[in-house]
Formats: sequence, C-alpha cells, structure tokens
Amino acid sequence: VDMATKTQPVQDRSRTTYEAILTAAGELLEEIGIERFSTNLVCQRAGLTPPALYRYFPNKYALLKELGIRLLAAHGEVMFRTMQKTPAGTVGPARSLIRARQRQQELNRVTREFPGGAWILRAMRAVPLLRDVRRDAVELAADRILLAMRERFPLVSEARLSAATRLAVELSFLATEIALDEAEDVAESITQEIAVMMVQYFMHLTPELPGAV
Amino acid sequence: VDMATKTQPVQDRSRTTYEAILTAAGELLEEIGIERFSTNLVCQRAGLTPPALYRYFPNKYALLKELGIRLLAAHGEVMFRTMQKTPAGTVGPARSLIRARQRQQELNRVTREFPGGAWILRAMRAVPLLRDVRRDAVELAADRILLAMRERFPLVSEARLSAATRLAVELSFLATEIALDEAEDVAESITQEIAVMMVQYFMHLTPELPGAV
DNA sequence: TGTACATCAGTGAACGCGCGTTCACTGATGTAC
DNA sequence: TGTACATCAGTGAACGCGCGTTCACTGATGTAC
Repeated sequence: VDMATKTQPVQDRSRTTYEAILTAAGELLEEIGIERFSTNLVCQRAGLTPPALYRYFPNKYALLKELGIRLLAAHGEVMFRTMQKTPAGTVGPARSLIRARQRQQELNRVTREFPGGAWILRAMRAVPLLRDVRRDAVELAADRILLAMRERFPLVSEARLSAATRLAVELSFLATEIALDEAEDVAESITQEIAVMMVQYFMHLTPELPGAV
Repeated sequence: VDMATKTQPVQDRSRTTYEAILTAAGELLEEIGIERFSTNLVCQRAGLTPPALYRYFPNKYALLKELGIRLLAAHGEVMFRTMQKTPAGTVGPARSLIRARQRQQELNRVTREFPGGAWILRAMRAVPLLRDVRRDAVELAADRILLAMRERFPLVSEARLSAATRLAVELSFLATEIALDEAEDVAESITQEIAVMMVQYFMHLTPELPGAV
C-alpha cells in the first residue's frame, strides 16, 4: 500500500474539507463496518467528489490511519493524565483499584464517543497498516509505564517487567473492546474485573513466580 | 450476507475438493491476510474454477466461517481436555500455574499449526460473521468454566463469577494473538505472565473487592 | 481600494480491474438390471 | 460381468458491479502592485 504524502490543506476551506472527510469516514465506519468501507462511500457521505478526497489522502488506508492515530492519541492522553495524577505505588490497593477502574471507564468513554471508535479499534487487529499504528501506541504507553514500574519493582527482572507492562496496555485495550460489545451492565462488571485483575497482579508482582516458595 | 446452505459433498472426489478448498483458503490467508482474500484467489490456488467453489460455499464468508469454526473447535478441545485433567481448585498455586501455562502454550501451538490460524483469529474481531462464531465459542467455553467455578467459589456472586470466567477466556485468546505476533522469547514471557495473572486472579477471588477491608 | 494574476480547491466524467457470481456445458462416478 | 442411464462433480466463458484512481477542467481564495 502506497502511503505517499499528499497535499496538506492550507486554506480554511480545505481544512474544513479535510476534517469533513475524516468525520464522514468515522460515521460511515460506525454504520457499515470496516468490510464495506470505501472511499467512494466516504465522498458521497461528505458531499464531495472522489478527486477532492484524493487530493488529501492517497487511499482509504490513509484515512483509517489518520483516524487510528487520533483515537490512540486520545487514549494516550487519558493514560498519561491519570498516571500523572497517581504515580504507581503511591496509594493503597483499594484506592488503586478505584483509580484503575476510573481510568478504564474513561478510556471506554473516549472510544465510544469517537466516531467509528469501536470499528477502528477492531480494525487495528486485522488491517496491516493499522496494526502498525496500534503497535507503536502500545509500545509508547508500555515504555512510559515501564519507567514507573522500574522504580516500584527494582528486584523484578527487566524481561518480566516489560512483559507485565505490555500486558497491562493490551489488557486495557481488550477491556475497551469488550465493553463496547456488551450491554451497559455487563460492560461495567467486565471493566471492574479487569481493573481488579490488573491491580491484583501488580500487587503480587514479585521477583519469583507465585507458589514457588 | 446470505449464508444459504449449498450442496454437501457426497462422493469421495468432492469431499477431497471440499477440503482442498478449505486448505487453499487457510494457506492463502496465511500469505496475503484477510484484506486481499477472495474466492477467485482461493480457486486459483486450489486448481479449480470458481463454479466448483460455489457448488459448496455460497460466498467467501462461508469459507472463513468454516475455518473459524474448525479453529475454535480445536481450541475448545484443548480447553476441555486440560480442564478434565485438573479440575479447578484441586491443586496448589504452583501446580496451577504450570498447568495454566502449559494449556496456553498448547493453545498457541494449535493456532500456529492451523493454516491461516493467526489471521482467522484476527479476523474474528473485525468480520461480523466471524464475530458471531467467536462469541458463541467464548460463551460455550465460559459456561463450562463457570460450572467449575461455582463449586470452587460458592460465596462469590453469580455476576462476578460470570464476568471472571468470560474474562479468563478472552484473556486466553489475547495471549494467543500476542504470542503469534511476537518473537519466540517475548511470546514465551507474555504467555507466562498471562498465566500468572490468571492464576493470581482466581487465587485471590473473594466475595469482596480487594482492599475493601 | 481596485484590479490582474497566481495558486489553491473541488468538479464531471470516465478508466481499468478484480470482485462475486451464474450460465449452459462436458466429463466422472455410481447404480440397476 | 457388462452395459445403459441417472446423478454428481467440475469447466469455460462471460456478466454486472463497485472499487480505487486519474484526467482536464472550472470556480474560489489569496496576493502584488
């Protein structure tokens, strides 16, 4: 897939068009899913002709990529903000749990409110280009968390800590995906249990494996 | 998507063709991924003309569905077998961990050896029809585990236990997906940590939330 | 402030392509007598 | 065991469609003097 850069919008009019295309793409994704998603339909929905779209995006993957980057940027912002507020290990387990749950709820909310968010998240597993975007975001978030965890668990090996943080980020994505698939009450309790699982896990993270006494 | 049943193979020759089509589909998926997957390419690869395929499968989704069902049946078989061998709560944490890890490794292996397994697993998140197949399999597995968990945790509420088991199954799928994406060593340690997380979680599963003393 | 010109933004119409799918057919296999 | 016939299995060739994409263009916006 060729991702060569296209014209960037410079006038107000074109910036509006650029955003209109992305909005239409998100809404369309919401409605018909990733399988039937096409540039022609996006144009139609945005009230534009195809050449207008191709002026800014080389193909439909570029569109999805931009949406993906924006969604994960919003995620990253939430993660970063909540980590700033409560650095790892500075509060007890009960408070940690509440914080973890709140953070997860906020991540779910951000995705739910993002046009096409649920489908973008799903597509990130199956569309090669989006897989890359996702991988980068996971890595970035994991690296940040790892930094905090190193101080908190100086005795745990780097390999284990790194797997643990990666897992935490993946689990967070998983939680959002499940939450968006389910009815409110189930979504709530799944979010809750994932928070428990995560806090529990880090609470008992020791240099040795559990039970290996 | 119309999934009307097509002719079922009755002669040996046609059963061979039927399987050849599925094998070609799996291999093709392995090579080019879900995005470029098409019936024409499957036919070409299987050395057949399109009408031969359409004799048995109404469309490409039927093909994917059959592959999906088979992969998850293999998964279910592994889960069921390992659960039979070691009913929940009958061994200590150290042994539980070893078992959990072995089970996860076997699930990873089964998927790795299944033609197109990695892509089928990914597509199950993004292709509507496969999402249904996945959902049914998750539900089935979760129900089975729930049965065992009810005995082990008679005091934990049904809602919590049900979320917990669902989560366990989802986590297991996640583990396989991550493992198939990564190099051997990273895959190993992620699999390990997911097993730890799971065992840890059930070890400390109590009627109240952690820290709520 | 007004006008001429350059650049930016979007249009209308069409293209080639591979997709899923179907038709009327030929050839292979199984079965009845 | 041999033959005639019915059914099953797969072919060759083509279809309409929507896809991504491009062309030469008109109209809108900004800028220099």
